[in-house]
Amino acid sequence: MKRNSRLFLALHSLAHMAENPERTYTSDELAKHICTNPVVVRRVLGNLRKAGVLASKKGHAGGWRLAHTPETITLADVYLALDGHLTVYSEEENAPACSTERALQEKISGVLKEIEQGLIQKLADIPISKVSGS
Amino acid sequence: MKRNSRLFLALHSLAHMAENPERTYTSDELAKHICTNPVVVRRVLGNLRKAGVLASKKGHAGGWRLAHTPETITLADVYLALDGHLTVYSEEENAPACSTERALQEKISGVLKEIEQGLIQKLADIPISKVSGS
DNA sequence: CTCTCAAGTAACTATCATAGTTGCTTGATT
DNA sequence: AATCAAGCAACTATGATAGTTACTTGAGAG
Repeated sequence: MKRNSRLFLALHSLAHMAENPERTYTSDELAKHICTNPVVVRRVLGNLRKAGVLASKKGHAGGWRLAHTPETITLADVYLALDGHLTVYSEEENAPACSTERALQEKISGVLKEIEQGLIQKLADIPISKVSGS
Repeated sequence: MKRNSRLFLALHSLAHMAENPERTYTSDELAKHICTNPVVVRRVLGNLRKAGVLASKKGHAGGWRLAHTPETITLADVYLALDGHLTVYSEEENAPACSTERALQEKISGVLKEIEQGLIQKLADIPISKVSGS
């Protein structure tokens, strides 16, 4: 794989599952497609499970599948599940010297957060079917 | 400072300069505001210089200043100067097994690029004065 | 009931991006 | 000539994360 490719791994997995929502996919199977390790797959997809996007089942005939229909899953769900904050707001860190510096930092953080919110809204309009074969 | 804070450092510096576009700011001065090292400041701002956003001058009374008026500099300029690609498109890496896998990867990359383009367009509407005091 | 399969998890290593640092060179002003 | 500040190269330290191993948990198949 490559660095910081959790988003890629997630989208890749979801794309496969969206093409065949009935059957289950094992982490081993998915790992081979993405050329990585089953544990890494489980680690990333675990976040999507917590977010209610995926469901997993142990044991025989176990594996992963979408928690609901592909149309109802958007890239925003994936983005938020991985909480990959592109906007690095420092938050509770090295209190700046003077108060004007503090105000400036908060202003910058505020703008970055606005931008991220806008991005998330856009992602919410893109169903994962957009990245699958369909 | 903190991790991946190049964007933060850049915006912080620009905000200061936007408030006083005439005078020059030394990397030493900026570094103190941001609680970091002058060399780090020069390293980051160097990208902005290459992008034509900032101008620097050596020697006595040297330092940094905006290359043009604050209103004409947008967050898109900063983002592109730092080329911080949030969207991780693997590109020329581990050729996937079968061609359907390759097609899928390209589809995902394509969608991510679209998203980034949309983001950049949005950033282009935000002048740096938005993050400065004004 | 036992076997097998697959997720869940913990712990560790390896890799890599990058912030930080030192020391030097280049160039401009006084 | 002296001083100041950017430019730059080389190195270290840190931290995030992909990869790996080994184990536990739980669910069906026989």
